Amino acid sequence: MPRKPQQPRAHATVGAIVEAGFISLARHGVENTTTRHIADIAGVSVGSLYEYFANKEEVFDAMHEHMVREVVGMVRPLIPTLVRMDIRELVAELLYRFRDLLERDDGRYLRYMSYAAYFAPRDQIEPINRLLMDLLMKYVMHHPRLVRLGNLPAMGFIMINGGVFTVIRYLTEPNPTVAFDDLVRGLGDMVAHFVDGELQRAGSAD
Amino acid sequence: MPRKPQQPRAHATVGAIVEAGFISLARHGVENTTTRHIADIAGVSVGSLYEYFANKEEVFDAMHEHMVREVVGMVRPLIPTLVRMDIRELVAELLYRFRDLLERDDGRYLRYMSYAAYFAPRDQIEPINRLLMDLLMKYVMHHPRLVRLGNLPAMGFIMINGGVFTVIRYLTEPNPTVAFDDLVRGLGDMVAHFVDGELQRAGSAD
DNA sequence: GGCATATCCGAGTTGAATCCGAACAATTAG
DNA sequence: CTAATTGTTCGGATTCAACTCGGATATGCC
Repeated sequence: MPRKPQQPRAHATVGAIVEAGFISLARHGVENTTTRHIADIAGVSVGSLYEYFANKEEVFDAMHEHMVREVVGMVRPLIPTLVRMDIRELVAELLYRFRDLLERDDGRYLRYMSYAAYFAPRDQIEPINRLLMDLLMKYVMHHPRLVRLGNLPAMGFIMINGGVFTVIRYLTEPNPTVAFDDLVRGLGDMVAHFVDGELQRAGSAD
Repeated sequence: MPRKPQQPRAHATVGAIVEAGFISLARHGVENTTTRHIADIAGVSVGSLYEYFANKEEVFDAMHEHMVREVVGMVRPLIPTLVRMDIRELVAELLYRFRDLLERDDGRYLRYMSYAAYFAPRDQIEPINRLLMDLLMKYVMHHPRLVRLGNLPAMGFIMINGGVFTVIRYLTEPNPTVAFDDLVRGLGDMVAHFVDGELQRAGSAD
């Protein structure tokens, strides 16, 4: 039964362990990330690690939470601005920011992200999905013509998942054959043309 | 150093181990899939497993190869037919077949795929990517108006990765909020509208 | 300072991955 | 057909990483 850190010293230990988790993962990959590695990098003993985490899995969970908080913290304040943008700009802004976040600290988060989908249970990714779905809904509200779009849940699912995974996969590609700019432009065009096409279809169906 | 099976009995053993891998994975998840489990399900001893596979990883590699062969074997013969279809039909046909394959044998392949999609080294997924890129190119050839589309590599990357991951993610969702039919229709619309939009843009730029 | 509590430590235990040498089966030479 | 050789299987022994535990050290409060 892991304990809650109470003194500042203990909080620092927990923080160091989580950070060490990212570092070890980026350095050795998941397979070769042992509790001993993590403890060593964090500068504490294995015993201390198990003082605050029931098992290795929980360290990953904590890393995940950290990452989610980071992403949400980045996107949420942008929402009011994003909502007023042209749809292509929105896609671009979001994707460039997302890339920058993932590539920070030598791709520490990116490396984790490419494993997370497998490790992390659904409900841990959920906050990000909800956030993006929320953004989508707010965007539609601010652009009344979009209210006519049908089946937003399905389209949201496609755009969010398709977008996120495509970018993660692109960034982990060792030597990409296309430029990131082209990818971003492509995704923007995709969404924009979809919207235009659907609106046209809805309009002619009146 | 693992050996190559030579006698039919040994081939059967190897086959049983690979199949047992899928079964164990579907039953217990990756975490709890041990070599002992796999050997037990296959009806052989651990020793035999290590006779043909250097380590557990290699069992997974073999499963991967099996899966890729399965997918390629399904898609390749369809290409001549797909290439003549309307683009929405093509997307639908491909996705329904893909789903059926993944859900065969109680989702044996799906379970593996959701693990492999993130973990498998690039070069192991490559054949599927190449196959789909090939399909895309052939499709463009058969529909000359599409030749005007710009930046096919980037769009191919988006459509292939976005499509595949979206579907895998959808199928592993415990209780999806949208119907698979809607997802398929959405993806079809996405691609179709994109094509129309781009052609329109290219046309007006003449 | 002295007590209570929080934190840290690392050798020891446990179990899964992997190795290995003997037993068993198939194939081949004579 | 028998013996020798080569292929196959087996399961106990070994190794290494996850995790535990009892004691040592640090912190905060009186």
